[in-house]
Amino acid sequence: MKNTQPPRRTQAERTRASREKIIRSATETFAQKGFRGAKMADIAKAADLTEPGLLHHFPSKTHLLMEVLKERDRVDSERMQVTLQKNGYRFLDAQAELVEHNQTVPGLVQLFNLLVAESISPDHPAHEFFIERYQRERGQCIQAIALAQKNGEVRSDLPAETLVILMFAMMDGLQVQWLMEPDKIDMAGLFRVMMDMLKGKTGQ
Amino acid sequence: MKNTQPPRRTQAERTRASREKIIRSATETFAQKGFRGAKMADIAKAADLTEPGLLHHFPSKTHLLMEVLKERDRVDSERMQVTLQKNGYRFLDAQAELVEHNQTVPGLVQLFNLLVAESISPDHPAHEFFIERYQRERGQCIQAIALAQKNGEVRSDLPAETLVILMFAMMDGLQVQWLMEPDKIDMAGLFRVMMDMLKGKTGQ
DNA sequence: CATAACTTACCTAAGACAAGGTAAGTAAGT
DNA sequence: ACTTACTTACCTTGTCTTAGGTAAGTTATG
Repeated sequence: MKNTQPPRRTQAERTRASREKIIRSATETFAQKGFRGAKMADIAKAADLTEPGLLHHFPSKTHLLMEVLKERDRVDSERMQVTLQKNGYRFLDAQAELVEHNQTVPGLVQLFNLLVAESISPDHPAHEFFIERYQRERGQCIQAIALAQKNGEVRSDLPAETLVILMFAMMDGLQVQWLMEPDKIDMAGLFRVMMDMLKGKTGQ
Repeated sequence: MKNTQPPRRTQAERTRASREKIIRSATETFAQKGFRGAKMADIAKAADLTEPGLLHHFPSKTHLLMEVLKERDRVDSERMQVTLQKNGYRFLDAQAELVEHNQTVPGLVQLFNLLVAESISPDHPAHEFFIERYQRERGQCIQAIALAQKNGEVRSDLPAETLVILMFAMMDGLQVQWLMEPDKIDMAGLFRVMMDMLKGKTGQ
């Protein structure tokens, strides 16, 4: 009677599965409570582990947070590539679609929204991470928008840098109101209104 | 030799002075660390008190936070009245001046920015406070903007409600980037660009 | 290919130290 | 005499982390 073999897996498999499960529950918990509010015990329990079991895979809470963030950035940038292609490399349209997608993952939106706010303190573990992230993203988008301006897809009376800052600001700001009252705020629709303004349409 | 009389004050004065000092240091600490990250000990020390000394004036950390927020709202709404008047009740211009003023008080901007993000969690002590606050503010602004639309000061191709949401979103979103890199982001200038868009000027 | 030596993935127990809050008392003001 | 503004000492709880051990999986060797 050797019923003892349902999870007969190789070590590498177990490790990968565990780490994935931890990242998933850490993502959720950080999203709901932020870094400071999240407890290792909660994350561990959600991953069916004890606290030390969790710490075997990630040596500290800070390490865990950074892994969560890096993983998200990896996934998101892949998604962006695909979205860009799908929209014929029209940058503003791709961004609008990103916002639409964000509406399906409120947890992740909240994760970044809260962590960005927390991380403005210089002693926050993700402080550097987010500053670099904004700089990088803005840099890339400026290029894309300058190109779109040349093609006449985007209004040219304002510098690309300005447009990028405004676009990100609108994205972040709409997220706040949407997270507070998801049913009241049509985040993607409102973002498209802004994108239209940046394209040069006034309607007036 | 009765040198012992520098702080010879009446009880009412001492109480008021103490409470003010506490509110001030609590505001700073909450701004830097958020509600969960702020420690009563830090706040107490910054107010030259022991922890129980602080708790004599505010019975709990949560009470203290709520007092801080209410106090801020009181001061800010007074300021808004004055600003509105000064701008001949042109609503968008008054908002732009508010953003300009905000650039002189980064601590307070960070306070609200961080607490709003934290408070999206339903179990946060300020959860209701901020939801009500956004609803109230939006309600008031919709009226003001609808009026401005009738006067031709603001574009009329979009409903007032949309414009209000976009305006607040831009305000919140610019704050994030400005807090991260104050020297790089001209928050007030960029906000005026947005206000111009909402007035109907395209420049294109 | 079998078994010893090692590594990995955990667990229980407990340390270490915050952090919010209470109890009880003192000194000053009314 | 009574209230107010505190203080010191302390309690409780929570939270990240370490110590030390067990059992399963992996590699090296005879």
